[in-house]
Amino acid sequence: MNAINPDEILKAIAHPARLQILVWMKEPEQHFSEQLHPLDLGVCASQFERCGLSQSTVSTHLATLQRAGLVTTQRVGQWIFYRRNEETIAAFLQHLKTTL
Amino acid sequence: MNAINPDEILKAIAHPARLQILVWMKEPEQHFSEQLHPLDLGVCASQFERCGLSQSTVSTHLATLQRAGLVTTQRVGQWIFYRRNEETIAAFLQHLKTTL
DNA sequence: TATTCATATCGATAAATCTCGATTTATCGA
DNA sequence: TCGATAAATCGAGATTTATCGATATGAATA
Repeated sequence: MNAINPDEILKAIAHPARLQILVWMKEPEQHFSEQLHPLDLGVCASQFERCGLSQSTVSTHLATLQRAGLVTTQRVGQWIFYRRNEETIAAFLQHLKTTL
Repeated sequence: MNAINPDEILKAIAHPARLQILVWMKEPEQHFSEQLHPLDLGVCASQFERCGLSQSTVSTHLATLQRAGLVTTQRVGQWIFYRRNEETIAAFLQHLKTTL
């Protein structure tokens, strides 16, 4: 269920920083090994500021990814951890492959 | 050769009208059977005005698709025919599948 | 050559997106 | 409860994108 919205997903990944974030999240241990929290929880929001944008801008981009259903979040204490939503991503890729 | 530019392609297909045009072009005989010219040539530019936008806007969108390498053009007399660039599209889908 | 037709380009406006710093909200620990 | 930290939201300015009508270009035809 929870049908994907291809148009919204396309707009979401059509921004270099947002696409970069998704790609980074594919291999957390590769790119976020310095994170103090266990990576099983996901990647802490602040980690993504390495893309060179401000905290507020990164937060906006993460919200866009979440609205498109590409990531899920989990609050743990004062931190919020992001993870890829592999189901949505796979469904989108499949849809694009058959549609485009 | 002629490497694809994933960022540019993503921006190109992240607009509903442009995506629609690409999808329409997948089955020309399905959507453009009323075209007077043989569909082997491609789809005549004016055909795409059915998306509800003006001639100049459609022309701009077609140029965007072309710049991204998603379509090729062929001038025949006063008409310009558009065709999908299947190589680029396939390469892009493959890239997205392995990257995203 | 003048006219018509198809398409591209230009110039302008409107709308959407991007980005930031400042502020707010939420949670933690002392 | 207070101060610190993390993240979201707000408000504003800047940039980009979308769109149109008008005009230019290029080719066909009378």
